[in-house]
Amino acid sequence: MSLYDSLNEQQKKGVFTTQGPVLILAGAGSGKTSVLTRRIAYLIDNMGVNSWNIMAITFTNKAAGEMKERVDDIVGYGESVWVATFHSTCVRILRRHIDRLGYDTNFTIYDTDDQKSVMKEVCKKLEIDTKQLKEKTILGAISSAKDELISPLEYEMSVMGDFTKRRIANAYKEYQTLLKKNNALDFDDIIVKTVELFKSCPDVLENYQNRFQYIMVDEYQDTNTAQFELIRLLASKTRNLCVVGDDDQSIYKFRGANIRNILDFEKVYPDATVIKLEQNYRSTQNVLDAANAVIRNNIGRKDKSLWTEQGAGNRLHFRPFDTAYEEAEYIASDIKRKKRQAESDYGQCAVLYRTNAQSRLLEESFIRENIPYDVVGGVNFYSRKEVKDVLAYLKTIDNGKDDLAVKRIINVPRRGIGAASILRVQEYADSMDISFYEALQQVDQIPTLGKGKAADKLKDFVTMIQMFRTKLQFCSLEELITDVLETTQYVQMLEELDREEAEERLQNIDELITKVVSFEMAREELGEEITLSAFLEEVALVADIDGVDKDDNKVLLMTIHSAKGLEFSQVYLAGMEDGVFPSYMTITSDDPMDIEEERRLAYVGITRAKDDLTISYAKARMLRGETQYNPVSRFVKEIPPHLMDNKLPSIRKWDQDEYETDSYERSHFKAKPFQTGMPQNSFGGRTPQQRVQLNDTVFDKPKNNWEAADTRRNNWESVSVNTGYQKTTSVTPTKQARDLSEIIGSRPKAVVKKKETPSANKPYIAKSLDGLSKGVPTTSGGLGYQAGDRVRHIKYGDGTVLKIEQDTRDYKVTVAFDEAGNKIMYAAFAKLRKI
DNA sequence: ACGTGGCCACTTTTT
DNA sequence: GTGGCCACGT
Repeated sequence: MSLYDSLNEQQKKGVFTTQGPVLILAGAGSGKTSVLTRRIAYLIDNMGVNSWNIMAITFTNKAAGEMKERVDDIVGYGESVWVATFHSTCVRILRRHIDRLGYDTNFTIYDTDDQKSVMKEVCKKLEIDTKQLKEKTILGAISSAKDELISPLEYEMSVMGDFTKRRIANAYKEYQTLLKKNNALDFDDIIVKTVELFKSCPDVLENYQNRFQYIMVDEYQDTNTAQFELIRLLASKTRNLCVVGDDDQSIYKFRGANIRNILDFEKVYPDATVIKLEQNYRSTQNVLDAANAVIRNNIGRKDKSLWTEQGAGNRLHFRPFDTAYEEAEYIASDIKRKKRQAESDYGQCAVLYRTNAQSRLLEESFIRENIPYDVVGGVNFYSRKEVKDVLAYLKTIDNGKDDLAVKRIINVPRRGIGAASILRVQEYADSMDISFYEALQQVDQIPTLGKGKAADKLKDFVTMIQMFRTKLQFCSLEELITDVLETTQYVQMLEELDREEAEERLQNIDELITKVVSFEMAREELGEEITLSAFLEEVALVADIDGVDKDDNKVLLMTIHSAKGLEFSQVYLAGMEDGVFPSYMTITSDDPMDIEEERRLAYVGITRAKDDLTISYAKARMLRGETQYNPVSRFVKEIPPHLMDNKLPSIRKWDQDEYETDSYERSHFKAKPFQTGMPQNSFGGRTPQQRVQLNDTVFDKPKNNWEAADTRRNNWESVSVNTGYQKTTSVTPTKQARDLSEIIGSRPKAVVKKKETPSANKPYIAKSLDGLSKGVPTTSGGLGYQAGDRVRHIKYGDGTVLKIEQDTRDYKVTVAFDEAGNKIMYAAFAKLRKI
């Protein structure tokens, strides 16, 4: 039996059509990775192609690694085939040739934080008021321009009259200048500069064209214009370009992905062979029917429909809840039930949601139920403060040209170098046209600094960095990091923080060291050189999903975006509410294409499920500190009711029954006034949050102790109301408010007349909305537990209360935890629950 | 030079 | 509910 017997006819066509342009439209779960890996095998084994001449491009390192492994399994040449992400491919090329563009080959890569810092400097220099035009906005515009391969010059030409765009054009130019000065590239530059290199150096391009004679691109629907151009250039000699993608799974428009790349592939390559893979090997027919029904509502897609030879399978499980809290509890308990009844193990379950913020409630439930889980994404590990600090030390040691890194750590931990000194050094560097670090090296030459204390401290810093550089010549990266932490007393600085925080940050540092060690080991195994630059580069290009290990047998929690390309036996789609998914942003957007992208995301989510799909919905949910009441997601309503298992209302009924509220706006205001949050005398001295009934709208001057603030945004999405205490509460104006204000022709100035004076001494027990904030504020009344009680902490687990003391502002509780040992904590923060 | 308190914005998704 | 930033005070 040959390698290819298990393939269906369409898949075989994909494998055997090796010459010329090929477009494979691969529906979700249609076995496209099998096709790609077998295609590589076929090229090598049957076509006599040298494995070295084959390139496969993916979007994540994880996908690249898996593909390599699978090729390796089949033909054993896995390592010699170039399988890599767009970004790592380009970085590898640039490391060899970017000097042709006037950069140094040991350039650094800037992440979004770094970009923001640079842009801040740019704005200062160009006197751009960042209140009017935010750094993020400018960076967004620049990023979009780069995705479209628009240079600063071209951008400037195209904007002519528009004042704001003109300023962006200037900022773009200045930003690039600054990056170059720092010998740095941002994410977009990695692609853009490679294209630039190929266009300006035909010899370099030809070199790579000769090398990559067969090119394959995975997840082609996610490519942007720059990436397409890159591929087009590389493939223009042999034209052996095979792209695989699914227009229905294009979910990265916000990142510049151009869906036209896949829709118009046949226009660019009229001789392209087009192959459709529609047979699905992943999911049950019920899941596929649901997915098909949803995606059918999009116009502007290539017509196709998934089918399977598997049976109908279980129906989808639709589970409505009153609150997000109950939703989370249900999901946790259901997973536990499946485990108990041996229906499925933890590792086969995944909970998917629209936004990272939704993971929190779920996590809390999982902790309560003792379910092992991993959250993918959220705040990237490498963007945590302490990790970035250590990396900045490494960057400074590796490449003194990275001003940003140097400035980040020059006074961390504190060594008495202040803003004034830094400014003087910078001025000198500017005047001499050298980097910040180079200026530091010649401190004695800086007239404004003289020979004072400041100069000595700067000198000490330089000596220390030089010492690390010397040391690096003969020690491992691990030793270097340890030495940096010790010499700088960084760890000591962290230990001075309060215990909980220190512990967490130290853990992150430990994890970083672990990553260094495993990097060194992996490199050693491959016989590759271990350099600091290589480590920093790898770190800059990791995605959250890259670190996920399927063998851990843990439930995975992640956004639907992160879940693309993955599959699970048991999938939970949580938070299926209009306003959450589709997000409020897309509902209110004037571009109808936005909702289509959101629908594709729903399609991706549904098609992750192999056996069971549970869709849940919460009537009330706390979002940004506000309770929102949302109707069921329109995408759920697009699923035919007969595919779902519970007593489902008919489609018609959706519009009137309890799952529906009359309109999105109205639904916000059914909340009665109530108070929640911490009592005033609790730690931190916060005032209670006021939730107000907005139906009593007034437009007069602010009344009583409600002081009105202006509307924050022109489109009146929210109005700030100062409660007369200190806390500003953000509320959303009623529909009436909008109408009325249109009539009187002004923006609502005050939308609240309700007067409620919270008495400072009166203890509040939160009237939490159906347990939305269960267990939050308990301090001043009674804690709900006393010395000797067994309590549960979200992080430390169970323990016994040893003593409770009245501190100046809060109760100080000492708990002996079974696992974590003794801890002293403030009651308001600890959120202990009696068990 | 450094710490603190108040004020604000943030939450859509990420290589 | 949180983190970043600025202004101010020591």
